[in-house]
Amino acid sequence: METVAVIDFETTGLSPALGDRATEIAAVLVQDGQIVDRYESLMNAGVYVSPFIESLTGISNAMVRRAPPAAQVMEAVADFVGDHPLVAHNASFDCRFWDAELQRIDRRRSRAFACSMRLARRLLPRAPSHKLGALAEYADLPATGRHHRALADAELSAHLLLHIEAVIRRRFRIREVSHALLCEIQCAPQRGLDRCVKNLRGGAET
DNA sequence: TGCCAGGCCCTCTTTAGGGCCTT
Repeated sequence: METVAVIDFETTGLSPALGDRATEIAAVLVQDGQIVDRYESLMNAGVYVSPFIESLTGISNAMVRRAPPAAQVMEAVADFVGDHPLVAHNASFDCRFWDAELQRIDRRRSRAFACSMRLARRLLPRAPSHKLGALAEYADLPATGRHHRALADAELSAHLLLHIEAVIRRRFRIREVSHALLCEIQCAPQRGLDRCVKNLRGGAET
């Protein structure tokens, strides 16, 4: 598959529309079945980190105050990601913050997000939960560090993506799993998924 | 004062409601 960028945000809350801001971003590049590069940074958006969020993420107000400005970090991570297609776990969340933080520096997203959670719901329906941590345990993914820190979660999402790609190759007898195919599968109906993927591939098998 | 998201997905649905998932 072409190189993809798996990203993860830590934030002050759930909605940029309500004033929540990013406190940390990580992006890892996945190429030829492995992580080949990493970017990680705390960022200072001048916002208050609540005790709940500090307890959840381990990111304190002092850590954010010492971090580089959010605009500087977003410029750097946007350059790092470049034009690679994007992946995130529950991508609707990260996509909202990605777009909102980019808009603040007058930049725009150029590629679509694929969502490892939506893919897991279709391809790993027997998992007891589709939370990132639960899927890591279910699929026996390698440990990557403290849950709810950006780099650890981005790397874990990358390992989950590689696991999902292996499931797709095995189940649908596909040699190369493109980002475009991931986007098609995540939008396909759960029932009739096999028929849908076969139609996408024109019925050709490797 | 109290409350505040948003998209997906399933079902006891479709003129709706509630759980899941992200921080």
